[in-house]
Amino acid sequence: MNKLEFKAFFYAIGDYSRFSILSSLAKRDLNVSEITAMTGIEQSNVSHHMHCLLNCGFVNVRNDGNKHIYAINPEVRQTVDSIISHIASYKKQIISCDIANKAYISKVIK
Amino acid sequence: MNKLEFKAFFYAIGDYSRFSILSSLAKRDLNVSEITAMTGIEQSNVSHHMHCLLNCGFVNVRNDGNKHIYAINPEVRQTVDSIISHIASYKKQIISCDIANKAYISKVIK
DNA sequence: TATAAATATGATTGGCTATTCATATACTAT
DNA sequence: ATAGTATATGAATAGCCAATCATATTTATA
Repeated sequence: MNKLEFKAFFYAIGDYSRFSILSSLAKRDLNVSEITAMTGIEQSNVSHHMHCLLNCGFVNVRNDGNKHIYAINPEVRQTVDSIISHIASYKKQIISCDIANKAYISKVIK
Repeated sequence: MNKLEFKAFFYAIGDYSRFSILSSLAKRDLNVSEITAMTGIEQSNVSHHMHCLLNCGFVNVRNDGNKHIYAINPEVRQTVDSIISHIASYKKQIISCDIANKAYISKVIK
């Protein structure tokens, strides 16, 4: 594995908004409005993320009138599921992990 | 899965330097000098990364004289292996993924 | 054709963090 | 003790990128 592959993979999947979108799409195909409603991410922001996910081949799109319906790539669905279970098994340690959480926690506390 | 867990997980494992260190540790236990030699990452930088990985429970450490020998957490070894194979299967798509690669590629080209 | 609805695009900005540099600490050996 | 080796710590900087805002494009409907 080289740095290029690694960077691209984690860039695409390692963002919480994009991962949330992929998790939603793992359940069923969705158009942009539905993604916006389910994730709470603002419309234009969703579009930016879809552009990225589409460009990376993580999702596919088909048009139904003026709605753009996105579907997750089956391989990616598997990866998403796998990461979810990895995080679940890693959960125990996360409480003690102040470095990784520092930034996020400080935000939440504010 | 919540945002906190996700962020912490990807913070720790989603950095190429830290992932490289974990990959090296997946082969065998290593002290800091050895990690520096194997990865090419500068000593103080390695120390910073080890502090993070240790804090997150991704690695453990034992002392042998003035050498600090780091060992990967078995669960994490499995996660690392799994991610490597996910990236391998994702490799096909990566060529067409200009968004994720833009920053990195533009650096390499310069 | 005018209005509305759905989605995309482009530019900007603020926050996060990996790296670097300088230095400190800890242990070893002579 | 003192010099050398190994590792850690703290502060500062520079680059990256998600989110936002404003606006454009496309399709539907009246």
